[in-house]
Amino acid sequence: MSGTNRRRITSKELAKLAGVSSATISRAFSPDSRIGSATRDRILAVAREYGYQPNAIARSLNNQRSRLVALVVNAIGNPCEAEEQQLLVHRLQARQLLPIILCCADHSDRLQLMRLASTYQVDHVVIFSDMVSMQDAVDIFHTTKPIIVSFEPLENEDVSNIRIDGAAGAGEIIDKIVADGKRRFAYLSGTKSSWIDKLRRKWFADALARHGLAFEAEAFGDYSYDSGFKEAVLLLHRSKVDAVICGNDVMAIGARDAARRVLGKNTPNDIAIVGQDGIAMAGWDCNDLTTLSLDHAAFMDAVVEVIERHEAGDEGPHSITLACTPRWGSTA
Amino acid sequence: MSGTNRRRITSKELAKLAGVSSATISRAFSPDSRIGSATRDRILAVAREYGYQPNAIARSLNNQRSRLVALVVNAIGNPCEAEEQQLLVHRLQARQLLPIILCCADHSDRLQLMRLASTYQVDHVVIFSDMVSMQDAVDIFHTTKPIIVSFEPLENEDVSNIRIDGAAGAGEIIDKIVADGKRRFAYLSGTKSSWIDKLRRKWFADALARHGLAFEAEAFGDYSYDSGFKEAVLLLHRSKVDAVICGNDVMAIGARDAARRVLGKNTPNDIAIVGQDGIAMAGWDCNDLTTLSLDHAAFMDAVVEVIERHEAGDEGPHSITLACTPRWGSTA
DNA sequence: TATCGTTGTGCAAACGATTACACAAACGAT
DNA sequence: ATCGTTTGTGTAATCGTTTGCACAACGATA
Repeated sequence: MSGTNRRRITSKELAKLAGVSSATISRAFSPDSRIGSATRDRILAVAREYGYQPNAIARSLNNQRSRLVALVVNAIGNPCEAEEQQLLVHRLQARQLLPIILCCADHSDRLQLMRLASTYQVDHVVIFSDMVSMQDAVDIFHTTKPIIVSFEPLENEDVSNIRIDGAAGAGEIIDKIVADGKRRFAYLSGTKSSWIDKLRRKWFADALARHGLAFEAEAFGDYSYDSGFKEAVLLLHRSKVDAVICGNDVMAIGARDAARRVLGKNTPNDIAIVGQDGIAMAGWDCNDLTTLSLDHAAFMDAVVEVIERHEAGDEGPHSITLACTPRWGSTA
Repeated sequence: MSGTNRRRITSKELAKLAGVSSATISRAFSPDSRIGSATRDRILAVAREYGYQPNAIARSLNNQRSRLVALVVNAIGNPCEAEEQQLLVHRLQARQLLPIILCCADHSDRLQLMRLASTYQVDHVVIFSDMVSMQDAVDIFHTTKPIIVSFEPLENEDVSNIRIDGAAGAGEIIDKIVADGKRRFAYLSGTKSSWIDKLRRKWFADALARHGLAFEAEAFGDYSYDSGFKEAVLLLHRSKVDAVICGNDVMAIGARDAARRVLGKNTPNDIAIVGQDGIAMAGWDCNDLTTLSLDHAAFMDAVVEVIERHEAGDEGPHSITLACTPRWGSTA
């Protein structure tokens, strides 16, 4: 209520005002500590009056616990990541944990950024980016066991992680497309050097192999609509494929647009197009994408579960695997 | 390099290892402080060897500057906000400022969350949500002058802010639609109680008034695709409008889909549909939306400029206004 | 009434940095 | 050789909490 008071009042000052010691102030704000309930009520009243709140920085220094969580991500603007991050941020906040977002395109900047965040003594680190090697993560956050949310093969078995298995779902999708008469498949990758992308491709390649088929063409984009569009144009000009599996939903939408607009081919009759992620947009009427979809809420529940186990002192490593399921749309 | 060492080494310990005092350690890490360059080099070498980095929490406590920035947003998942946040996060990180995201749907939770963040002594607060009253922001962050990025009329003149003016752009868009022969307009609001939404509506209403026209119908959604779709269906069933101005791009896409799918009306001949924001998706071939667009990069540049002035000690208040310009698509 | 928990509070030492002040050494100028 | 200045380093206080320890007051028990 102090309006535009510049400086924040400290526990020592509040102690003087309430006629107690600063230790007692502290106890008034700690749920289970020996303090008379009358004293606590009085202190809380005075605190409210003067707008006092314990300084979390000082508290963190003393406690050795900051209640900060670093989230290392590739991009916020990408819908899939944005949807997941939104879910995770809500779950963290409900637990009084504050998320610090580390978002960086460039590799060396990213490491710098991770080092910076590690100096803030974050309690947890969640790494969504497979652009970060596990070893770097462990080195930089050596006091905080990170949680890796990605698909890199674990060369370091001491790190908690959450993985996704889309083999079965990819199989279902390929079965249907083959049943629909398509035989000539292309894979439109999200990135050239990503483990996630290689793994996702393998799910589909294995499914194709069971039909005695293989990818006839490949292209690489960057998970963006524009790259999906552009690479699809090139791809469809140079090879006569009738089915394109894309690295994510946004690229699939780009590829669908390219096929329709530039090549005059419509889904699913002329060409089948498949996305991956299962973002909300995939279900919009204008897209209605067939996609290998992940339950993002369950995914983030898993992340939080690992965090809670770490908080409880059980540092694992914990490993959770979630399955992807097809979302059937009109593009394949 | 210490691998999986549990505890982090402190400056005092490093001091012992390097044969200096902890004050000297501190000086080695402060760019312009009196220290022999030989000593500094030696300390930095030893520090690297033992993986020492100054503890930012302790540093913040002493400095009274945390280099944390609170970002209060409505949603991360919404593409417009996600795109802006991405740009802002990059700009902050380039200045060694770490963003803490506060994202909350519920109002009382949001205030709680802001109070929590304020205990972390954030250096700056950027409020993107017009669901937060300016007075609440000022009360909660009374030691940190917040920056309001929204459109609420400023009853408190002491707050820096960035505003958007779309009056001219809305005029251009309305002029064109009227020139195309449309006369019956509807406004599909983003939210019922939002200042931003009222202001945006006014830009278009004023432009219509100059043609002697007014909105014939109104509906309220929640900025989501689904609400755009659903409200458009209801709206177009109960009134024969031939142009719909939407609160944002995502709703416009929903309305366009509804018109096409449910009513069988196509843009722009049967009906004109206009969005607002100018998100990347508006430019995708499948959407190609006519929209009142904002230069998000310039917008975030403005935010950062105000932050830099605050950092330089000039707390203003500063006020920057940016104009919106039309993006011409095939929907209107 | 003497004794023994229990309860509530204060004192003071952490937590890990930064920085004003003091001081010694080194240096240049006279 | 002496003085003044600059340079580099250490000492100790500080930032705002939390918490182990000590202790007084209190009611319950024997």
